[in-house]
This record gives sequence, C-alpha cells and structure tokens, in this order.
Amino acid sequence: MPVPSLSRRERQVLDVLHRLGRASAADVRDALTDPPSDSAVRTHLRILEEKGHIRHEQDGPRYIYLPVQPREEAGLSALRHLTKTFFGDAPTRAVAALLDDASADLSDADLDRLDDLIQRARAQGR
Amino acid sequence: MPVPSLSRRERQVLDVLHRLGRASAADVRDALTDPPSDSAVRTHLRILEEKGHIRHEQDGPRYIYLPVQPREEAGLSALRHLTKTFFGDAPTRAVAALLDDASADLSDADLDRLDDLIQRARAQGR
DNA sequence: CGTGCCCTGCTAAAAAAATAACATTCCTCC
DNA sequence: GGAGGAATGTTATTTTTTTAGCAGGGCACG
Repeated sequence: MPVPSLSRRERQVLDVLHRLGRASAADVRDALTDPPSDSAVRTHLRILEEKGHIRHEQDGPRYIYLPVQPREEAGLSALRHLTKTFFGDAPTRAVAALLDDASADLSDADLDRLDDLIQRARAQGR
Repeated sequence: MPVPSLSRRERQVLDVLHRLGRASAADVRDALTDPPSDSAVRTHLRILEEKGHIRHEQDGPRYIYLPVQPREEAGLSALRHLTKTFFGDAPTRAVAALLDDASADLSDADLDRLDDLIQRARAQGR
C-alpha cells in the first residue's frame, strides 16, 4: 500500500480534469461543489503540472489543462486498485457489482456489447 | 465534486481495513509499504473511529478494527464514482475495461458466471 | 492613450494532517 | 511483589496542504 502521491484537493482537481477531458481554471472551479478561491484552484493546477500529472495548452488568453495520462488508462489502474481493495482481487466480482447495480439502466445494446466482450475473452483464453 | 472526507493516510488505512476485513493496529502497519511509527498508525485509527468509518472489538489485550460500511457496499460506491470520473458514467465501459484487462486471468467458470449475470440483467430489463 | 478586466505567477499566512514522544494501564512471569 | 513487555491514549511538534492576497502582463474599448 504505497502512499497516494496526491493530496485531497489535488485528487479532486485531477478527477475533474479526467471527467471533463480538458478545462480551464474557471471550468475546474465551476465543477467543484465546494470551490475555494480562484487563486487556490490555480495553485493546485500549477502543482499538478509540476508533479507531471497534467499539462496545459494555450487557448487564446487562457490555459486549458489536460491530464497527461489518458482517461482509459487512469481508469484502468483505478479499477485495479479498487478490485484489490474491495473485491478480493477478483475482477469478476467487481463486474458483478457493476452489473447488479446498473442493471436497470443497461440497454439491450449494452448487454449485447458485453456478451460480445465475453465471447472475445473466451476466444482469447484458449 | 464534494471534498473527500478522508485525508491521504486515512484513506490508505481504511483501504487496508477493507482489504483485510479486520485487523489490529500492528496488522495495519504491516500492510503499509511505507509505514509510519506504530503510534502514528494508532492515531489514524482513532480518528477514523471518531469519524465513524471504523469501529473496534476487543480481542484479548488488543483492539481489532473493522470498517463500519460493509466491503461490498463501499466497493459499489467507489465503483460508481470511478465510473463517473473515468468512463463517462457508462458502467458498460468500465466493465469492458475490466474484462479487457483481465481476460488472460479469467477462468471459464468466471466467464460462465458473467454470462449468467448478463442473462439475469436481460430478464430484469423487460 | 489609459482605464478596466481577465488572466497568470508568486508569496505568505492559516489550517489541517502526519508523526513521534511520552504517560499509563494491564498482564505475565520470575 | 516488581520488572518487562505489549497495548492504548494523550499531547506536542513538525510537515504538508490549503488558502488567499497581491503584483504584473496583455488586450479591448471608450
């Protein structure tokens, strides 16, 4: 169990960036339910950038920040950690929890897609 | 995006407890890759208990700590948050990532079980 | 022009978190 | 009985985090 390298706020800000994909300082602030001052948000963005977790592009007068690690990739490692912590390292159990929870919202198309993925996993396995 | 109520170390300690189910202060310390002093670990345990996230039982001379929220339940809400953050709030995509990643490790039995869950989700849906 | 506005960066201060030192209790065993 | 060991709780200190204040640059517009 290594210490997570991000503080509370930093994690929160980085999550927002993953969710939005790309965002200005003001966008980030707007996405927080309990926003600190504009200047505080900027400080976190600057620190995240120093630490190498995000980068920025210039967009006219302002900076647009983006995560360095692609969303899917970050998502996967978060999933791995979560699976270890809460599901005894058994991905199947994590999947089960997801399906169970969201079943009401899964469309037929979603289910078809999942079937497909399982087919593929079977093919892979042999 | 509400501020997570736990600090870095607190989160880390609580995760260990979820992983182990139940553990003494020494167990928790052993499970950390970068353990602080015994006394520091205890402080975190005491604070987590004050905050209501864990409780303890007496076991002979020592305390055994356990999460208040059941593991599966905590896992589910973590999954929900993760799905929002990294998978555009589409559980199917999170599942896809898991299957894709772990396909090498999924046994036929696992896959059968997943098929089953999907069947059930279909039945549920109509 | 020059005033106002919106942006960034820097710096300092306040608040929270993390750590360890220490006191205390209880039990065991000589 | 008392010395030693293993546990907890309390407290104080250090370190990190979080926050805001302020300076400076650039651009638009009267």
